[in-house]
Amino acid sequence: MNTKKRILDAALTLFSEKGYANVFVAEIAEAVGIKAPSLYKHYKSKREIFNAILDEMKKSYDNQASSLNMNGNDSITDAKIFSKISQDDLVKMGIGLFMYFLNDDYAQKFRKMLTIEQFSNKELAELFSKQYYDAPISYQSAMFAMLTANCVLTDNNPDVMALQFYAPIFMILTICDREPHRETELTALLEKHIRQFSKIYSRGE
Amino acid sequence: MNTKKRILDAALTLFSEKGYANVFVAEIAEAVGIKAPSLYKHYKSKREIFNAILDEMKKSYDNQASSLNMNGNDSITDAKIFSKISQDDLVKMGIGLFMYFLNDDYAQKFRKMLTIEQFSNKELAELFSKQYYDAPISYQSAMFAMLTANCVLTDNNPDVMALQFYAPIFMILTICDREPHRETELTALLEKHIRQFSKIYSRGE
DNA sequence: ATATTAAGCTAATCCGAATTAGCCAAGGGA
DNA sequence: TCCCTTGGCTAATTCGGATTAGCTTAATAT
Repeated sequence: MNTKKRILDAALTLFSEKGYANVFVAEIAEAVGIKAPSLYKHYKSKREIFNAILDEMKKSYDNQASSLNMNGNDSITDAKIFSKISQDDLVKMGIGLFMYFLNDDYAQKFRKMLTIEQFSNKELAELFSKQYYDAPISYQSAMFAMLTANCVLTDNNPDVMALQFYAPIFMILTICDREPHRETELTALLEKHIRQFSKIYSRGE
Repeated sequence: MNTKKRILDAALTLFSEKGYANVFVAEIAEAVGIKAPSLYKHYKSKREIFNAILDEMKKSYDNQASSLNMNGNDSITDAKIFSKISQDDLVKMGIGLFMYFLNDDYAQKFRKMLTIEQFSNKELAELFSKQYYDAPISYQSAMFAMLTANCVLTDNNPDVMALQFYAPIFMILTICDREPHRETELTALLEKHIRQFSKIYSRGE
């Protein structure tokens, strides 16, 4: 019944592993447990499956964006929660962000598929940059600006701080996507990064 | 005469734009100025062209690695050159590193092709990580360790410093690959990053 | 000078993978 | 009960793109 949905899931999994062009319609069908021609009862073409995944992706974008807020609070306009952020809070937030993105099945597959397909058209390129650069940076920049205003951090350009905080996290994430066996090693490095970042930028009392 | 080489160049260009699977042998041939069947006088198959590119890549790896050293000196074991590095030197080095990687035709195409193909087999995954993570990090880590030993920088884990220095550079690089029109904006950000990095880690006199 | 090789071409061939045709069973509403 | 839709199947069909066959010319070497 939700075959239509199951097709999308199977296709996303395969596309994220091998890229659109290297996946056969028959493989998708097999993963779903049906034969290739039956797929066409649900989607007009292979391309339409891809587009449906993209649509889903764009819809879920807002979800993902808001889930960047690891505190369960809905908005960073509530400055109070940041006024006394500790180093451990920051570590928790960074690792949480990382672990969510790394292990969430959907998030991981989206990311890998976008990575593979990012050069194939402009829309995908923009989506990639927005999702994995602009959005997180803008969120974190706002956060650091607030922490700076509240005298938790020393006074520095918050965009740059966001970049320096986030880029290492994202880089480690992409290495784990590529070479999952390095996860342990890299998670340890990630924690060191966040602690050092926090130490460096904290205002001494 | 050097048709063989010209085929590799044309193929690399196309693979880096669209990925192996989306490039037709006929396109490669056309880019070279011959017909598809003539390609087979030079390479046994499309796959063999790809492999030849890879081989070249691996050979040129050492070149690229050593060109990371932007100073024209051959080795970082010569600690003296780093003993009195200034902020401007670091900016120059960072921007130089960035500009080289961004604008060098060969380097850019390799990077884009590897990005697209990184999940298609283990060898490519390893090559990617080595070339764009392990090698630069290890080089820069050594550099920062030296600067720390020479009391130019405050005492911190050099691996983490290298990560914090390099990850933003690489992230900006990949955005420029994807959306070249953002180059100006992002180069400015890059410079701010390096200056702030330098300021933060410098030992006050 | 002639034989041989290199490197190009056009015209097949081949093959694999997407898609279509057309049949069938199950369910559910008139 | 009977029709009609849904979603599956097998067996074509199609088609595009990689590869091969076989010819031709130009250079090179003996």
